[in-house]
Amino acid sequence: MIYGVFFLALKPARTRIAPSPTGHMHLGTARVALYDYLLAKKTGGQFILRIEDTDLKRNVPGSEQGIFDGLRWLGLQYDEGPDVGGKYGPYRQTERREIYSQHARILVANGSAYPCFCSTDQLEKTKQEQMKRKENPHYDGTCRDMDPDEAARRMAGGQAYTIRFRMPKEGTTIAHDHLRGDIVTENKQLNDYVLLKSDGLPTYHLAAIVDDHEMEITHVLRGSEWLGTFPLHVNIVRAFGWEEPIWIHLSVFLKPSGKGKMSKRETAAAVKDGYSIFIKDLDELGFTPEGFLNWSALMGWGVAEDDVMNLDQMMDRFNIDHLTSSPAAINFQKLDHFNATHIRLFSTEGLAGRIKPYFIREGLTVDDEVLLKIVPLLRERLVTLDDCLSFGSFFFMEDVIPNPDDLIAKGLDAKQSAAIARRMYEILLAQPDISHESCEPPLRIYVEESGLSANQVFGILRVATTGQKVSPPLFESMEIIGREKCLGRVLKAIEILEKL
RNA sequence: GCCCCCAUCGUCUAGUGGCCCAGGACGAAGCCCUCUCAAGGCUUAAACCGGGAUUCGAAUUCCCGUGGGGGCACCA
Repeated sequence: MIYGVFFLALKPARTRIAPSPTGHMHLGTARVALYDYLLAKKTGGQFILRIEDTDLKRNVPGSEQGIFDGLRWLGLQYDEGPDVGGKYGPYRQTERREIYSQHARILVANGSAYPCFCSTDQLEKTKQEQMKRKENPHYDGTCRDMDPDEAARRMAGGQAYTIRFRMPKEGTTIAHDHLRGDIVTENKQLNDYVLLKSDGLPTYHLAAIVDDHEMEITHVLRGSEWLGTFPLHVNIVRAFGWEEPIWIHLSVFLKPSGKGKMSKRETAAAVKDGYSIFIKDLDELGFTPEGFLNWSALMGWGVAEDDVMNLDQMMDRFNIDHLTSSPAAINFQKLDHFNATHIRLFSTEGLAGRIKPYFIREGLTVDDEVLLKIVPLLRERLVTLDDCLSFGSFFFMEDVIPNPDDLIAKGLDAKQSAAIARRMYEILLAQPDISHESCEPPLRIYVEESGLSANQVFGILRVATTGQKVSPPLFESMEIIGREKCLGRVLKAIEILEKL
């Protein structure tokens, strides 16, 4: 038994993320992809991207590219996929038509499926009647027992048809989910679902099952919205006589209030607050792949402690047995926390590289030497990367324009503040350089002598040199700004104060 | 309406019959540190949905409620 578990753990897993290119890639897809990636990499297996584009009407141009880009941005590089190839391709379902119709024919031949000639109008009509009679809407079975010869005749005659799965009418289906155990469903609850549409393309039910088998997927991780058709899928696998993968139905995400799923409105509201569930928005909002991944990993995966992890650490610790099945409310404050925590973990060079684009996007000219010097000052202050702007833009500006009111120290007036500024100017001028080692001690002595608080005195200097009331540590900042600029800015501040 | 899933602090979770008067993290409150803002350190408040049953013993097993979520397409 012990050995069995041991070998099971080592068996390479093949996992896949199978999104439909119908819109922007979002949190839910990213989390499944993460778990897929972790499981595959941990076991030395492969992580695959498959595009499920069989609903031609819903496909959105550009959305497939968004999936490629999103996965790469997250650092979840797939081993096989439409744009990277692989020996189980093609990886786009619309390019696999022939495979599905072949398999549909196999099911028809072995009696597990049958052609259906009912029109959508007819179907809609019976549905309405069933609802009127307060029955559950279901396919009424008109073509289920049609004579095969007649069916063949109609098909030959060019009549449009679909292929439906022949669900057992009696007994129960036991489907096993790794997290939830056996899920028992009475077969009479199940419908004769369409497998192959009249346009010749498969529905999800056929396509996913066939592809997972053909691509030798060992673990199917998907959202719990598939639980309803889970028994169907299990029946299809069995009708083919195939071995089932390990099924894992993950929990769904609830909106922050915990009541229901994220709607369009909440999604838009989140962006207004500086958050998003769309991967494409994350970079602009200042989130890092590390922070985002860590955050999303922990909604649905329980770790006892030490919850800050990078991809490698997640891989070490990941285990499908620790996945949770209850719905999780999205908590953006926690996203902030993980983002800030990972930012603090970045190296100076690493963080410099991450924040530079934000300064540039703002139209600032970035001196790399200065950038490297300010990173240690900014690091523990950033929640999102774009916070570097409010904390560090002034380092790259020729001049700062302080708000005159901000130059006046608390409890004092403009005249008094000007006098203090002048005195500080004299002290700074007398120092050999602008280093914090040279400047801080004499200014501390001055604070002592003046009977004022450090807060009051240094506050004036902060606003004068940085142009803002909140900044990284004053003396270290001044050192980076440089002697000439600092002295000039103090002089200018005195001027402003004296005019008030 | 029918079917399925889920149920521990406000939130994410640990917990697989005694180690639990329930642990961690976010958030909150307080204190310390402090030139602002942070970061950091320390501390506090905060939960086993309800009711039965099994058991010497239940957050953990079973049943019934209740609440929440998902599904009932020629969409995925």
